[in-house]
Amino acid sequence: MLNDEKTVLSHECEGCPIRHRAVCARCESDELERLEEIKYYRSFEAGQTIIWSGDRMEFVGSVVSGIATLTQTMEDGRTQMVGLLLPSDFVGRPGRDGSPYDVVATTDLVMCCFRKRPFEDMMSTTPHIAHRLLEMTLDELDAAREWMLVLGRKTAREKIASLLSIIARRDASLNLRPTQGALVFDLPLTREAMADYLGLTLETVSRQISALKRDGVIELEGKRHVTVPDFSRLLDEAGDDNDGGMLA
Amino acid sequence: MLNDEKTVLSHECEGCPIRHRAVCARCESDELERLEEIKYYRSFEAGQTIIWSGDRMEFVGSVVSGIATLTQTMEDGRTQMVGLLLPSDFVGRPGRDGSPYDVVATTDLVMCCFRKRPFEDMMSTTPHIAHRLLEMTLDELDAAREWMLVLGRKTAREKIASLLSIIARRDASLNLRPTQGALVFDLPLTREAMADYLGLTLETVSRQISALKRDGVIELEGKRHVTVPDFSRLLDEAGDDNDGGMLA
DNA sequence: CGCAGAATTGATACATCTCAAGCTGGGTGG
DNA sequence: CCACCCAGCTTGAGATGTATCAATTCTGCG
Repeated sequence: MLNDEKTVLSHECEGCPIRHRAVCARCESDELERLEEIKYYRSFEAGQTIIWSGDRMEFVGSVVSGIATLTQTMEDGRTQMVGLLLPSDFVGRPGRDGSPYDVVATTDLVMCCFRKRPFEDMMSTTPHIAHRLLEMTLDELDAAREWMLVLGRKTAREKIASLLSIIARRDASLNLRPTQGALVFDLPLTREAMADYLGLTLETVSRQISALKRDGVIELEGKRHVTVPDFSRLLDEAGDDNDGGMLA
Repeated sequence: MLNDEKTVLSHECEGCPIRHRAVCARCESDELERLEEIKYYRSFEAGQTIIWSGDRMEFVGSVVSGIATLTQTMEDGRTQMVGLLLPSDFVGRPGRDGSPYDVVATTDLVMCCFRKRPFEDMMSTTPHIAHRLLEMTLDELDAAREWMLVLGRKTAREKIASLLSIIARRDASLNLRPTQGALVFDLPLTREAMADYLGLTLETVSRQISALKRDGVIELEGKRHVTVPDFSRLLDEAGDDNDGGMLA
């Protein structure tokens, strides 16, 4: 599996854009120093597979910039996205060798990698890391369960609205813009990837996006640039409780 | 919220049926002693709600016997089950006050509860507990993602077969019977609960179970007692990779 | 015995899928 | 510079799986 990714020289953890959200968020400076010894950066190009399902993983790490997806595929080709990895999200599972999913970069992407074995050793001696990882895993579990409601019970239109509102919210939270009034963001996914996330076909995704545009819930400039004039309207369409929830 | 559950006197942890699988699995005997100081048992009757969505939780704990479900409900009544809790599974989220889901006992059930605050204190001082909880949470995350594939991409027939194979597997693993040849177990869920788990209607569940019976994939005695003459046939119907996987 | 909750079965409606045709925009090579 | 090409996307028409509505049939239990 020779990839053509470039290996980048180490940067300092101070000043890292995900310093306060990633698995290292709670670390003290001496702990950061130990982490810096076992970390390295790797870049991936859009479309490149970071880890193949079933493959042995020699590292774990955090997404620094860019977006990746976790997908599961059945023998006959049906695929389901089971996770969307944004900057600060953690990749890999300490204590297990293989990944059960494909991890694919959907945009150009930079990861902060830790060699697996040393990281596992650090986890058992550094409660700050283990604790933060537990917290992040619990959050992911909540998100996965939230998504089960979307997949199991929502209509195609509600599914699209749900996905848009999640992307809008995470984008706003990352860039520290308020989740209120008009929102603008770029879709990081193709129609097909959206379909794989939502358990739909790409045609249905396309039709529902057109319908939301026609109904004035969203505005499109090109295929990817989205404006949401009224976020609470979008939440309504998603069928979510809309008790004025701002970003988490 | 006065429930009519009975509070049962403390038992010893040694000899506990879930001793080796629950959150306390890795504890040494001195750690168990500390746990015994903050633990108590509670019984719930079939149908009783253990925790209401949004309610403050004053405890966390483990299912000792019986079965519970985690469900999410939309305003208009659509509901989706997002978790099935079997003996040894953990209930509650350290570090968060409210539950995002309803937790409901579907059979008579006994829980080993820990007062929340003391448990959280113990977690930060007892790496064995925190580590085991992380491990269990990662397993649940994998299970939730597996389920996303079922909800998003499988047909009704495949969904039923998937649910049956999961119940059969967990039942066999709990009772240490081999996952091979004929399997016999009782369905712990009503048709409606199965529908809520699978993102179907109860009528569709009923029809597909009848179809599987007609095709000889399963045999039924009454509504709940299931015999699976050939487990690998069932896995086939579920659309899973059937590379001879035994129980985990 | 007869009732009530759970399950089955039937007929029809409808949301989404499937198959197919055409559109769009950005990159490339003649 | 234009024509072409191609991946990504849109739109249409018809097929199909599951939901919906409605009527029975089970099953356990007071």
